[in-house]
Formats: sequence, C-alpha cells, structure tokens
Amino acid sequence: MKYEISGNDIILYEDDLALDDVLDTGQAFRWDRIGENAYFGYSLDCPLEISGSDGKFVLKNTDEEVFLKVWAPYFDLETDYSALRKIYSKDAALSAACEFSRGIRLLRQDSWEALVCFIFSSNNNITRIKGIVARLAEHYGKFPSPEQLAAETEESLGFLRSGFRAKYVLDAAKKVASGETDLKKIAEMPYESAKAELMKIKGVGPKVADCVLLSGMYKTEAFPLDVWMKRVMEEYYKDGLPEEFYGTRGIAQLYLFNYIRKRPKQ
DNA sequence: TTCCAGGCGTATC
DNA sequence: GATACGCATGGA
Repeated sequence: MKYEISGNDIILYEDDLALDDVLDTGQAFRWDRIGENAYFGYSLDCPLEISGSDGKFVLKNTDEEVFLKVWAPYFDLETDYSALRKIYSKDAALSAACEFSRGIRLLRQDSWEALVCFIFSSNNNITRIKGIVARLAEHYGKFPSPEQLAAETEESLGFLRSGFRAKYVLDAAKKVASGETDLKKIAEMPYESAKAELMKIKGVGPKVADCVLLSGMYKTEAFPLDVWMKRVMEEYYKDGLPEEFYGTRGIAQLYLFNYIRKRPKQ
C-alpha cells in the first residue's frame, strides 16, 4: 500500500484499481459517479470523494487516520490483486475476465450495511437498489442503525418504494437489534455455519447470504450465484469451477460477474 | 403490453 | 430435494 498526504487529501498509488470497476458494478450501492473517474459515496456514515485512474487516486478531504481506519480496509488495499489474477489466469474464462477489467477489487463493506443493501437487491436491478438505499440514508440523514429500522413498520417504510423487501429488512433489523442475530459473531464463524445463520433472516437466501459473507464479512469462499453467474456457469463451467480457486472463488466471481454483464456482444 | 432485474418464501410433490 | 409460482416496483 503506497500513499502520501497532500494538504487535506490522500494520494493513493494503486495499479490494481479502477473506480468504475469497483464502485459501479453492483458490489456496493452507495456510490454516485460525479464525473470522469470520480465518485462520491459512503461507507456507513463516512463520506468520500475519490477520483483518479491509471494507478493514481485522490481521496479528497481525507486525513490519514480515516484513510487507514476506513478506506484502506474498504478498498482492500492490503491484498495483492496482481498475484490473484496471476493464479486465475490459468483458467481460460477467468483469464479473459481478469483481462477485461483489471481494476476490480473486493470492497470490504460494513456487515450491517451490506445485509440491508443486499436484501434490497433481491429480484431487483442495480439502479433501483441504489435509489432505495439513497432514500433510506437520506431519510435518516445517515445510514440507519438496526434499532432505528426495527422501530419502523412496513407502512412507515413505504417511502422507500422497496416493495415486498420492506418486511425482510424489518426482520433483519429486529433480529440484529435484539441480538438474536449477532453479525460480529457470524463474521467469525466458518463459512457454512455463518451462511446458515444469516439465512435465518427472512429475505436472506443462499445468494443474499453469500453477498453479505463476501463483501460484508470477507469470506472469500462465498460465491454468490445470481442470474448472471448462472449464465457464467452454464457457458464456461458446466463441470463446476476448478477446485483450486475454492478459497478465493468469491473474488473470481467479481471478475466473472462483470465480464458476463459488460463484455462486447459476440 | 410484456419482460426483466445481483431471489426468496411458500406450497406441493 | 426439486420444482412452480407470486411477489412490488420501474425501466426497456
């Protein structure tokens, strides 16, 4: 991780990062593209304006403490993605996917924030998910706590226009607020039992659980299978993903997901 | 108008 | 365990 302080900003040097690849690909739903290679968004209640490309980025109005505590983990800056891509490149489809979007990284989001966002993602499209989450944060002036959300009703959440998902988010909020669901504990469990625990929440099935485990709890063996990834498996991995990728197949999934959605039509 | 979107709960076999 | 269907909302 290489960075320097410049006035009120942090200058980050990172070759394996492209903002469009990480902030606008359905991994996190709280970022707005505000210009060419520039985004504004949040991790929970911490705002950030970030811009840059080709290995050099500016994190505006960010002090070193916030950078090290919030953004370095968020952008997973301690992980060597060149080394990961080298391993993936042994596989034909993954090699093409990695070549297609070299700037992909796993965003390590807050587990509660990820849980809420991915519950809203079910049978929904990315544009609408972002709209719902934006209305949610705007309504409270911050990202709501489990307790705040637990105090709502399906009716009072009508302003979100989140459809049938409102009752699911309410169930998640109530379970987390009451302690019945302990996200910190779940994050420390092995993958399979952590997944089973998350799936006790209404509206959390295998796919949403895997997204929360991957981006909210950094379980890189979580492998979200949505409609797009099912197309990937059908087209490239009829016999399953190679076993050697198991431990980091969640990150492989990020490359494949973006590739199948955005590759040029044949 | 119909189809689809980073699925899930429920009913039924 | 597998399969079928309904589900809120809004853009294409």
